[in-house]
Amino acid sequence: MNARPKSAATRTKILEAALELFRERGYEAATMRAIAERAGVSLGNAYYYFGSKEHLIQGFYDRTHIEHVAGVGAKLDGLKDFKSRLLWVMRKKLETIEPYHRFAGLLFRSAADPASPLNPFSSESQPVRREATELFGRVVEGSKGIHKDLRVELPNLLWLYHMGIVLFWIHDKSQGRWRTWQLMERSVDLVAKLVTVASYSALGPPRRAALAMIRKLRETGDENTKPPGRH
Amino acid sequence: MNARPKSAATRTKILEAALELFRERGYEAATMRAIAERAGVSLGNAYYYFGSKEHLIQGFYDRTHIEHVAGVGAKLDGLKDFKSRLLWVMRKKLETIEPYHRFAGLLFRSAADPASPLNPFSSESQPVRREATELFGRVVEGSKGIHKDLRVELPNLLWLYHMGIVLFWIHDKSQGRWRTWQLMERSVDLVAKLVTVASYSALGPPRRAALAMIRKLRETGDENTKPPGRH
DNA sequence: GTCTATAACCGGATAGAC
DNA sequence: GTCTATCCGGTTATAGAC
Repeated sequence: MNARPKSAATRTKILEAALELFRERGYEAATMRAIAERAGVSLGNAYYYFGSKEHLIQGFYDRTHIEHVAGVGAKLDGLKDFKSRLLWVMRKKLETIEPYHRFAGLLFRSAADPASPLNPFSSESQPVRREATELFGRVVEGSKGIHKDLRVELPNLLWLYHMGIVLFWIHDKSQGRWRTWQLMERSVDLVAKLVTVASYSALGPPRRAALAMIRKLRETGDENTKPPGRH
Repeated sequence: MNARPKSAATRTKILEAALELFRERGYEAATMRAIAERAGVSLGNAYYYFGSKEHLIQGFYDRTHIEHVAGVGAKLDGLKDFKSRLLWVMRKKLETIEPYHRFAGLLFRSAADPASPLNPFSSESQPVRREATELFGRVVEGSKGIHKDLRVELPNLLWLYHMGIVLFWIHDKSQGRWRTWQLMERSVDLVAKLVTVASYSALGPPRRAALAMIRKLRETGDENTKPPGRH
């Protein structure tokens, strides 16, 4: 966050050490003391750069997202239909996170806690989520045959869908995570079919009703909202 | 877990004290030391009964589930169509958990952690989950017009659906949780319609395909399974 | 004002005596 | 089954160096 090169270098060193230790020992066993030691800084200094151990995880999110985008690369532009575009992005996602499976559960454990900065719905994680959603935006943009109204909300829905797959992956104990792969491929197929059906122009009213509900879903973050008054 | 009355009494005292303090101060602020003190036992003794602070939460799950079932009561038997049955059960759910909203986030935070005993997919929480699923089983049993194949898997799907609503509720900061109520009512409607459509006998093949995928989903708990060999 | 270090604090968890 | 004493690791307070 600081522009000075020295500061940035120290920050990187600490994050680097943390990710290494998470990989080697898992999240719990990687103590802040050990992380600081490996980074060659004092414990207090590590806390100067990262407000808490959980904040180190934000670094993990950022990093895997960058790797994911790099993995997706330019090939996405060559794919023209929705299904193969989504499939490609999801494949790359699973490949990117695979090395972290051992401790991913612990990393994601705060996802359900509204008070945690890691919660994907929290303001602190907004930047990563927005970028991740944009990737799904690219999937939609380059696809044909999707109804205009659907295009607005679809990236958010696909982000949510991908979180569901990741959640399954976290719990997946099968060899090489083959169950997750299977589920992903089948569900991508299903999603693509749903999108096709939902795009039929004859389905205007139910589509609008469903989209209205989905829009509501996204508004949860807004605080203290009052119910609509009676007329 | 112990049959002796003395043991059971101490156990209850500790759980009681814990739930009180959770309510008063929230999960984090209710220290094990304070819980032990209020229960009139030593810290070590509290740990004799509950392996960890998280294990106390299991007690919370159990308790709210019992309250939920009591709230649903006999009235469920009087309702005949699927939609009103599901609506009734979901309403009672939201009413039951409402008093715990303040600290519910912290209670549910471990839900995403495969290593946690609180994870609803873990073996330790199996009994509660099974009982909760059975409640949705009752919803399905008493309803007409649902295809036979669907009846097997539907209780599990409804349990999952209800977990989604609870997740939304956790993050809901609107007054009186009206957003959750609105979402619940609209989505119950949607679910009911989906079940109706999915029950059309003309839809045999796609229904079977979807159910096959869903069955796969449930098998994640099984450890170290190998991918199906090639033929 | 930016960075780094040392020394405590606090609370979850465990060991071992009774 | 119950206690006391202790450990361990996340976090904070604070002092001082650049």
